Amino acid sequence: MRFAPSPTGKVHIGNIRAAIYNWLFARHTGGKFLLRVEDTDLERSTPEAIKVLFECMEWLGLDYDEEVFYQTKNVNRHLAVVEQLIASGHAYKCEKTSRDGKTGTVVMFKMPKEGVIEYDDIVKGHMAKKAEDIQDFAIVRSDGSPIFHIANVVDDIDQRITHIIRGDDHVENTFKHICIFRALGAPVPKYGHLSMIVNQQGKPYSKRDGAAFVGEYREQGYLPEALFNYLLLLGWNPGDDREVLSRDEMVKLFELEKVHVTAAMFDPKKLAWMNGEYIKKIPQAEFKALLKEKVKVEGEGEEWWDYLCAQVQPRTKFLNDLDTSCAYLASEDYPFDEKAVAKRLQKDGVKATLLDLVERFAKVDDWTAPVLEEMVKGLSQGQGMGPWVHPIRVAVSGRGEGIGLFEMLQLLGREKTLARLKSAAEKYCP
RNA sequence: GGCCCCUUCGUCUAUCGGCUAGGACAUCUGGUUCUCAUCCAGGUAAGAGCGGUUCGACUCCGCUAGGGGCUGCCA
Repeated sequence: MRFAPSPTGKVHIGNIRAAIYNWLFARHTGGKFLLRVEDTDLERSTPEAIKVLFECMEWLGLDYDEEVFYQTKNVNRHLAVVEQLIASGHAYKCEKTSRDGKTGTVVMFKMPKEGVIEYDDIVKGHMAKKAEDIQDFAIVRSDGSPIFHIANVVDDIDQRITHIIRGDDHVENTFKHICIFRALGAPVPKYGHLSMIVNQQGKPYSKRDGAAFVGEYREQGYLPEALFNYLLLLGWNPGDDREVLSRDEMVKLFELEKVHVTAAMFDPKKLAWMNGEYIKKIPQAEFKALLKEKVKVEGEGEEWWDYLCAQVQPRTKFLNDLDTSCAYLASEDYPFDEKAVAKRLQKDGVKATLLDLVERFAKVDDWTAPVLEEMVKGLSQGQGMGPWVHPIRVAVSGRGEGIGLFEMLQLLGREKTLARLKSAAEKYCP
């Protein structure tokens, strides 16, 4: 199998899904998965664009067998094959005027004029088309460069590709390509065409629909495993209720025959959910290292970090949220959310409550979450701790939501808690 | 226009002639003696339409409607 993208500087999610399906099919069947860079568009195929492609592949754990195959290095072969086709009467030179008005000599592939071209698509089933419905098509431009159809087929022959898994937009090309394989006396590979990924409006997913490229998910703090898993589920399932699958399970269970024919709508919410599921799976030590990197707190011991991780990890959906959601831990100059301040602090009586708490908290010897909770519970006299809990939270963290309040206080320690309650009461309360 | 393909809850899907149509995300309700971006319990919600085959059709066939792809000296 092969993944044959043209490097344009970004990798589209629909494209990478094709790579994922190819990769899984190869790993499942024990075949080889090759990477071919279709870099014949010299303007867009820069070294940077190729680098981006490699980075995406690596990020998602899509490793490939054999060396990378660059299409530009095979141009002489493409042209030699074209000569062969002309000699055997399967292609001919012809004067043609292109859409933009250029006139020149191109080489056309001669389609059969009668009969039916058919093949069994691994995902779409039996496909057939009358030869007369397909026009002859160009395979060499007037500047002498080979066109996609011939380059693609010749490279597939040279790389000994047996299964071609690609996007739905290539189904019509398949009938043409089959004819080229036959004209060359080469075995026709098996084909499988993947449906498109569509946006919320049911239209093909384009860059206007927000994140259409793999790199954007990476930047937004998505885990590669989550994106991989989500994209896999968009058009395939193991046949039971399992959704979050390990890489090993995916390889074991994946079957191309079970891939769907219908277009799938991309649902960012489900991806977000899945990302949270994968964040929960991150080994504790690894998550701790990540957290330390994002949230700069000096002088706390491992125990403190472990305790924080236990609170934060299960609530995290995006790694990128970590620095803002934990900002109050890193600095005394933490930001205050306006809405939270208005709702919880700018109310009559709150100032008195907070200052009263400062006095009570000052007397607590054993500064731990359970002790603090007992204390506030005592104050609430069974009426609910809301009137205490909410103002405290906003005062010490600047936010209306976050980890458990008493755990938060324990993490902050007595000194910071008292200072923050006092200063927030002075600064924000009427 | 021509050719090809598709059509189950809002979304991703299960079902391969027996269905009280199942699950997940989202949403709603309740619980978890604080928030929810955790956890638990529950609810709302689907077979595009019309014919045919059949004891029986979401499943098979036909037509209609709707959607998509292709129709380049792009890939």
